[in-house]
Amino acid sequence: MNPVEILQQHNIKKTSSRVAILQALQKGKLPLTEAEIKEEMGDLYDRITFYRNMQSMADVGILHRIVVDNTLVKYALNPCEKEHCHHTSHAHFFCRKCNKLICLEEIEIETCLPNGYVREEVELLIRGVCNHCNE
Amino acid sequence: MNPVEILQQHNIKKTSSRVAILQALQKGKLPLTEAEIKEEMGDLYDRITFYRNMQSMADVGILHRIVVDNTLVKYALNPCEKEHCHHTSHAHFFCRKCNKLICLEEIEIETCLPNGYVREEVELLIRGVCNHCNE
DNA sequence: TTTTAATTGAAACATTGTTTCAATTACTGC
DNA sequence: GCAGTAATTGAAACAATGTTTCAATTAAAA
Repeated sequence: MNPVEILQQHNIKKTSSRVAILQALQKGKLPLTEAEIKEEMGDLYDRITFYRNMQSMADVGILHRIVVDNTLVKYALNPCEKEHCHHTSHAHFFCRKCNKLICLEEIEIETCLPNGYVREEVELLIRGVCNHCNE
Repeated sequence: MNPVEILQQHNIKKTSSRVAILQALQKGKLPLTEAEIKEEMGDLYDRITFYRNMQSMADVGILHRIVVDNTLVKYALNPCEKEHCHHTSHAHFFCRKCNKLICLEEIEIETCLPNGYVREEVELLIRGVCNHCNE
């Protein structure tokens, strides 16, 4: 689905800045950092607008933030095509050698919580070395 | 075990700043933020020293950082008494109402990774509402 | 085309974390 | 207890990340 359609489907305005962000993410395939997206956006990048757009697009479920580390944030498109399909669990693998992050497909995460605790969202981050870096 | 013993056991120098940090964490029971630890430390707190101590104490395995969110970091004492016992998996529950974080005891996390990927560490964060906030 | 509400970009600010370097402190052996 | 050594501290300056306010602009609906 192209960026314009994605924005329309989620009922938020189609602006050049948002379209450029989505194009960068689609082109990159993997989750990207702000710096990587900026690189792709060229002139269309503005720092303040960027943060606001990432916020608004995350709010409507177009993408999500992955905090690998408090100084390393990546952004990933949500795979789900359906409107209002908010994922409640995310699993990712982070390679400490090449710093690439990959989304793992729907791992079922069993969690046993103390009484009275209500689970709403789950984030799983596996750190290690990916197949390319693991000679 | 008291702060001084912890430092000695891990072979790093016993300084008033480190002792105060460990006291604050022991007193707090739950993982704390920098602000909460600072509050407890009073005059002994210095921002730069704090970051360095958290780094060095994490390096030797006394405590670990939990990044709840790119603007919310908590620090937790490692439960393990044995020297060089580095945990490779952590599971936590974060309550979005009271912002408290609890460490979940050794949940076994099964992960199925693509071929060639090597898992080194796992972090699991469950978000939701705790029993106190869930009227 | 006009109206309206959302979005943008500038400026200024707040928070979080790091680096360098000289001064100080903690531990070792005596 | 005392001297020597290495780790640690705190100051200053910096860098990165994220937010707020506000007027100007733009997208979408009537």
